[in-house]
Parts: sequence; structure tokens; C-alpha cells
Amino acid sequence: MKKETTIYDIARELNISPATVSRAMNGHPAINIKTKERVDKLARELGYQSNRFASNLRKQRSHTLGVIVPRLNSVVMSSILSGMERVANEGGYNLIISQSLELEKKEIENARTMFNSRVDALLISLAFDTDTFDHIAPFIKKKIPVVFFDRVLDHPSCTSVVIDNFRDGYEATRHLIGQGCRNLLHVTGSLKRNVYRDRLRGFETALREFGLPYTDDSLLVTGFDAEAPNAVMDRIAAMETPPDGIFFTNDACAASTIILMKKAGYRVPHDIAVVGFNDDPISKVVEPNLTTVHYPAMEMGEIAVQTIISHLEGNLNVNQGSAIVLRSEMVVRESSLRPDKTI
Amino acid sequence: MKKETTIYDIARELNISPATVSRAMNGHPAINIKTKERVDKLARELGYQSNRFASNLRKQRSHTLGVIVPRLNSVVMSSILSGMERVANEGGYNLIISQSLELEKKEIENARTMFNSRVDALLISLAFDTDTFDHIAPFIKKKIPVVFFDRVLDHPSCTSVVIDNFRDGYEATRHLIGQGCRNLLHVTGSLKRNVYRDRLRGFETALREFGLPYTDDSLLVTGFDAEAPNAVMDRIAAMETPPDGIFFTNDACAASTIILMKKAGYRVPHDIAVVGFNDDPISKVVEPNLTTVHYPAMEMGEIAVQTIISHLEGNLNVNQGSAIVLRSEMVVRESSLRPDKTI
DNA sequence: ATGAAAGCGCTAACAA
DNA sequence: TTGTTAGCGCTTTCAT
Repeated sequence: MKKETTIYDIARELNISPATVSRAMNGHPAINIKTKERVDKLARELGYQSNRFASNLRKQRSHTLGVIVPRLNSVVMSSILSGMERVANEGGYNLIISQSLELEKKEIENARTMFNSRVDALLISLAFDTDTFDHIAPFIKKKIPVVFFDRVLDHPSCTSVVIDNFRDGYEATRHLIGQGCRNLLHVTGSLKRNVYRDRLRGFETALREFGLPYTDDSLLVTGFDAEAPNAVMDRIAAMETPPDGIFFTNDACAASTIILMKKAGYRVPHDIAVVGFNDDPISKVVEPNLTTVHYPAMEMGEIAVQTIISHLEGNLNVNQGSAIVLRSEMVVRESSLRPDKTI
Repeated sequence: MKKETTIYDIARELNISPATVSRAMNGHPAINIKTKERVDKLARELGYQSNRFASNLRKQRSHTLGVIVPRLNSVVMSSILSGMERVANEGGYNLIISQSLELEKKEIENARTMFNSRVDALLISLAFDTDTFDHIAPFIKKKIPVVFFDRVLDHPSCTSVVIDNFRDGYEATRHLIGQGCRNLLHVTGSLKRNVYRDRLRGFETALREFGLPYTDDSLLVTGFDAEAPNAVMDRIAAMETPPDGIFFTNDACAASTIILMKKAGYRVPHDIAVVGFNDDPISKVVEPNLTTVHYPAMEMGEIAVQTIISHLEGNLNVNQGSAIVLRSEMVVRESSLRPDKTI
């Protein structure tokens, strides 16, 4: 492998100092335009390639953002990542992405790697079973900005980007109640996570408000894996009277379950009305089309990275500890509409 | 921000040389086990964190793999990435991921960034409209291994990981013909890309083999965007006689189009049989369930990274220029089954 | 088994 | 506007 071209080579060739070359390359204001042109030209000719390690080492910055997500391959997460990548790329930042696979253990490992990779900032959405904050603490201590998104943790020195999960849970439930449902089931994920906990709170609040019972039968916590729809069917079968409405916090699971319910002879929405969450493309394909809550995923990724970059560049510093709440909205489709049963 | 702990701090404290500390940290064979223990212990106490930039600068390696994909948020791509991340992470490599958004221009930019970031290897799946190889050439020239996956380019010094697109296209078409279809439509993506070109070749080959006509009406090239299903409907309407079978190379598009076809009064599969591609979860939700080709996405990501890592570590060097062909398989569901029409 | 010393390529403070 | 100089923190000969 032949030697790389460095700024020294360029400097020598041009009879100027490496410092000048460096300045020329980086658009330093106090540089002769003539000099800059000569440098740029020669650099191009020599196929010069800036060495980031040297630059990072010197500047103590990596221009890299670390992202930890539960899984890469979910509709919401991959859209969030897509938004993040776009904005990061535009801002001249690289993205190092890793997934926890919903395991706290892996999340901790990943956080350590990010820390050692000296990311300029950390963006993280928590795994199902994460309990501790210890893996985040080192970042805080070292003043590396941390932004939580989607599955967040309330911490005074971290910004978070979320939707109003409580409100959405409440609205979804009220919508079902408005359609005449009186025996509701809520199918959701780990209650350790705000997204599920808050939606459940919304669910409960709506039930209470309308004087409907909230019993052991009303809640089913799942991992949203391939088995989840079967678990829902089992629950339905086990209930004293089958539910007349189900609020899922995941469209894919809702859609698969609708298929099973129909096979089992339940009419949707007539016997069982269904509301999902996320506005996954699948919601427009399942029959009946799924009522759901639109999740502004791409936007969430964009905002999260924008925030962190502004912070890093010292502009518009969103106060530490504040939350950015994105607009989410119910999309009513056929799976929940029971005009005949509405009071 | 207080100063970082370096190997010098540890060396001073222990009255040994930085070189020894470095060796201890990196499991150098010729190091006293006692010394190593003392170093490790102090390092832990001091919260020592190795500086990758310095190490990379010195070693001229980044332990980072660059990945360029058309889009992050597609079912197939996000699964491929998920597989890649898992294996990379296990192997101690970071992943820098960027998306071309199907634009050659952005792909070129991204490649340059990867190059400057000094990734140890490049993994890439090409954008719809990429024509040139120029952005890849620098990697080859500098002997940075390049692996193409999914949307590949035939190049003597790059490995590629693919499925047998020709065969799958052929099988899918033959399946439709076997179901009595005689007037087929093929809906696909940019023919600049092997995946679509090869599937089309399979389509044509099957038609020819059974003496069926391949006309201008037989092919519709789309961008698989939100408008694609409408374009398909327009084409159906414009055809002299509507097709009795459609082979889509994308499940999401196939599913959405099925919805529209049903609305327009076509019975699927009776009037129009449909085959998709990818085995997207949506294929099990649309009614009738979609016949498709299972795409081993996660596996593809895993293999691609495994290959590159083995190469980097000098083991099992898959010959340059060779192709790894993964097993893909048709999954027959209801959208294509017309027992009454089978000959 | 350990140490001394040089240098990876870049940037920034200071000087001119 | 440019140059001088001194590291950033690590690894790796070459000695010992």
C-alpha cells in the first residue's frame, strides 16, 4: 500500500506550511483566496484525503452520533432512523447505529461501545426491560449530550423527543367507548416503558371517566412477537364475555389478530372493534382497515438529530431536561366504526 | 471538562512505561500476568477509556464498516441491516450507515464520506439510478474490501451477496402460468438494477418457454412509491384485455394494488392472480394472502458482514469477485391459486 | 518482560 | 496572511 498524501506533502510541494494548508482546507477566514485555490487544486490532483482520526484526536470531537434502538427492523424504528440519517448527513455527522434487541444487557454493552467510540452525542430508545440508568450516567458525567426518543426516561439532564402517549391512549379508548364498546381489552408492551405505561394510563383514565370496569381481564402485556396474536386469542377465549373492543399499541399485532379473530368467527368491528397504534402501512391493507394513531416517526428522527446538532454547535440550546412533544393523531378507519352501536 | 485518563496516567501511577500499559491492555503475550492485573485494576479504578482515535491513527484501521443502502426504512433493508448490526457488533466492529434515498448523487456523496471516515470495508446496495462505478473505484484502488449485497454490480474485485433473482422471477412466472394465466403483467423497479433486471429475464424466459406473448403491455416499471398502485390500475385499465395475472417484485405494492383491484371489481385470484416478492409481513394480512418469494434478508446481512470480517481478519478469504447466492423460496398463498383454471 | 523514543496527521495558540 | 511549535494518545520498533 503506497503512502497516503498528507497536508505535509501538499505544503512541501507548494512551499507553504502545513498549518496554512490545514487552514485552506477548512475554510479558515484569514486565508488568501489565491493560496486556497492552489491548495485545493493540488489536493485534488494528489487525491488527498483528510485523515479524520488525526483531526478527531486533535479536536477531541468525532462528528459522529451514536444511536441505540431496540430493533432496527420495525416500521417505526427504521423510519425514525431514516429521518435521523438524513438530517445527520446534511449536518456533516456520521451515525453509528446499534440495536439492543430489547435486552438491557446488550443495551449496556452498546452504550459502552458508543462511549469508547467517543460519539459526540447519544440518541437512545430504551429496550423493553431496561431498569438502570448506569450505562447512561457516564455520558452525563462527561457532558456528552444524551437525547432520548420514543422510549424515554425522565432525567433532568436529558432532552427527550416523544409523542403524547397518555393523550393518544386516552383518545383511542374514548373513541372505542364512543363506538359503544363497554368491555375493553388493552394489548400492549412492557410497562417499564413510558410509551406503554402512558397509553395504559390513558386507557384507564378513559374507562374510569365512563364508569367502565378495569379488571385483570382488561390488560394483556406481550412482547409483540410472532406469538402475541395467539396470546390475544387465548385471552379472548378465556374471558367471561369476549371483549367488544380491543386497543392494541401495535398495528402489526392488531392486524394479525384481526385475521385470527375473523377466522374464529368474530366480526370486526361489529363484535369486536379494534384500534391499533403507529399507522403502519399494514393498517391500510388489513380488512377492515385499521383505526390507529399516526406516529410521526421520520419527523421524530429528524427533530432528535436537529436538536442534538444545534446543541453541539452551540446554537439554540433546547434546555437540558426538556421534552419535545410531537403531534400525533388518530386516524379513524373501519376497524372501529360501529354506527349502529353508537349511543 | 476534567482531563481524560490516559495510559500515561496509569503508567506514572504504577511506575512503569506507557508501552507496558498499552501492551497489558491489549493482551500482548510477553507481559507479566502480575503487571497486567495491576494495570487492569487501576484502569478500572480510574475509569480509563481507550482513545480510539489515537489508536486508529496509529494503527491505520478504524474497526468500522461503512454501509450504504437505498433506504433504511424498508422491510427488507431494515432486516438486512439488523442482521449486519448483530454480526458486526459481535465481531467488535461499528457500523456507519447511510442511505442514498435511491439517488446516485447522494450515493456518491455517501461513498466519499465513508472513504474519508476510513471505514475498513464498504457494504453497499445500489440506488435505482446509479450508473457509474467511479465512487467505488477509490476503495478498490486502496484495497479496501467492498461487498455488494442485494442490488449488486458485477466487478472482478468485489464479492457480492445475492439471491437467484433470475430463478425466482422464472419460478414466480411459471407458477402463474401453471395457474392458467395467459396474459401476464410484470410490475417492477428500475431495470438498471440486477434484482429487477434478472427477475424480468426470468419472467420473459418463462413466457417464451410457454409460447406466451411479451409485449409493451407486459411490463410496468415503477419507483414503488405511494403512486405505484394507481399506476398499475391505470395500466390495467389501458390494456386491451386486462391481465389475468400480475407478478410484482414488491409485496407492499402488490398488497396495496390488490386492495384497489378488489375495489374496482376484480376478483383476486379468480380474475387476476397475484404474486409478490419479499415475504413482507403484509403478505400474510392482505386478503387473499399473498403468494410471494421469501427473501432471506436478515441472513443476507449476517453473511455479508461475516464475509467482510473474515476477509479483514485474514481468515477464510472468499475469493474476490465471487458471489454468494442465498437460498430464497416461493411461498404459495391464496392470491395466486386458481384450481378451477389450472390446466 | 520492560523501557525509550519516534511518529501516525492534524490543529491551534502564539508569534511574526 | 502565514509560519512555528507543540501536542492530541496510542502503538511499535529497537534496545536492554
